[in-house]
Amino acid sequence: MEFIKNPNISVDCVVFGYDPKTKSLNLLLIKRYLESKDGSEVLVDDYVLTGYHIYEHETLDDSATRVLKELTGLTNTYKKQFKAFGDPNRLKNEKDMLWIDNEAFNFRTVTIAYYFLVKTEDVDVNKNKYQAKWFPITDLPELGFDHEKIILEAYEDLKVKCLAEPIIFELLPDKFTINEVQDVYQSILNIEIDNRNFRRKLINKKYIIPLDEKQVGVSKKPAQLYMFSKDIYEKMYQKNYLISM
Amino acid sequence: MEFIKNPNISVDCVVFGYDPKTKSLNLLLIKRYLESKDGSEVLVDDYVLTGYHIYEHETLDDSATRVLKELTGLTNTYKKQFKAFGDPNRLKNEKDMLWIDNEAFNFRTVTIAYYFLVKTEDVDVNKNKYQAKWFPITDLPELGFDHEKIILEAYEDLKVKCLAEPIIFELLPDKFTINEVQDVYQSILNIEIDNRNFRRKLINKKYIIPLDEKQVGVSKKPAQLYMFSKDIYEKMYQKNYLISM
DNA sequence: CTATAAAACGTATAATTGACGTTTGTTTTA
DNA sequence: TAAAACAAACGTCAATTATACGTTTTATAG
Repeated sequence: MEFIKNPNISVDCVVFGYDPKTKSLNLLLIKRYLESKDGSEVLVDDYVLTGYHIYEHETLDDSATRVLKELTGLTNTYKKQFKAFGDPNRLKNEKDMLWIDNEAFNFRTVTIAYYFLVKTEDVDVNKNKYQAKWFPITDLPELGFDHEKIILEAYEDLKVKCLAEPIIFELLPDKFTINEVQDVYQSILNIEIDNRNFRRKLINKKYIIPLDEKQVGVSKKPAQLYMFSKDIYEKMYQKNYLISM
Repeated sequence: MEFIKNPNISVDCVVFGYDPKTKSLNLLLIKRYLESKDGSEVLVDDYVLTGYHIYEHETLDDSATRVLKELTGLTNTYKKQFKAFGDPNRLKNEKDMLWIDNEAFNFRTVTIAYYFLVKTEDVDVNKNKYQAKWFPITDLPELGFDHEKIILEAYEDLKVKCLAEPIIFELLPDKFTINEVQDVYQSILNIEIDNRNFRRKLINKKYIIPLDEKQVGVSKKPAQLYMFSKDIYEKMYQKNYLISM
């Protein structure tokens, strides 16, 4: 048996955003753009994650950060490397074979997959060279390669992670209402939460700071605005492993 | 800028075991064996994780499973891919430069790291071609490459994971006592647990089955033996995401 | 048959959760 | 300008779970 030769290494970025208007967890995807068999570039009728090869002197993390910046302009976002995908057949589904020159299939392609949590409002989807678009996680378009699998694994990881750590605030504006936070949890976890209990629990957290501000431009009683203090969270909750099982 | 050329892809395996006698979480490491500058093989005076290149038609998971089997003979163990390491300088520390031909440094080496939980009793450390040895996680030897970093990240992941899922039983014999389970938690998390509360909590789990057996060969009141039912666990606890934060 | 020590059981209290009713405050509309 | 509408915000109680201990049981060693 032989070792894999000339493998390709890339990063792929699953970008999560939250849209308060539709109350949906969204994914930023781009139109697929491939080299066809005759050497010209073709736009394939499906969507993919943004990803790219890694530069010679670049760390994996830096590479992912760069790809995200090119796509969104953002630099200081929540980022997590969640899994590497490298099955020998991961790019060999029938549909993809039509587009890519078979030569490419002689080389293993391993991708280190990251997910990002961004504030949708911070992203101008038209400010990049891609045809980027937000899609609700509940209504994804046709996806290229094995990117649906990658997305679903990122989503599973996010579900677990957002219950363990207050990363949910990465998806919201700096100032938010309690109900907005509840909506995000409900959208991500696909569950119903009792508002009164949720409210009490969240307000009691030391790291949730009430501001001297209320919502403006709403046609009902305006809600109190809060902010999340990462500082306080990190000082108070520094890893104490307590049994719960 | 150039993309990385001819990268090396491998898997590395962090093997955790638990020793009931010393009540310590252990790691299975091997003596390092390298090609020196003149082409001969040298035994370096430090330890490393077992790892290996990936074969041409092998998935990442299969590759890790193969490496573990070569090392321990075991095939049905708990396995988790927890992180990829691929910094451009990850193999370039001074000590390693002495041993490896500099040529090797022209190529990026990305490793997909897995950790395994095994039952120490099932492993015969001398049944492989390596000089494998168990080390307490609290007293690791000098480690080659960036393997200390890899181990520490695996350990962090294990701590979180063992609180979220009952993977701890992967480290224990099929038949165990309540106190043994407590000892494992204490060793992994480095905490003290109240035995009376822990006992009550664990016994109340539906997936902890009391057996018609007691400890033998102990010079005190022999403890009741229990088993873990993965079946029952999986049937009862299928992912329901409940808010706790 | 008694001392020993771990195993196993028990109890009282505090904290958290879950389910649900009520009040408050702002905007709209009648 | 008062009332209706409605989300925001607060409150209550029972059930569950966590925490902190004290007590009893039981097999073995001497």
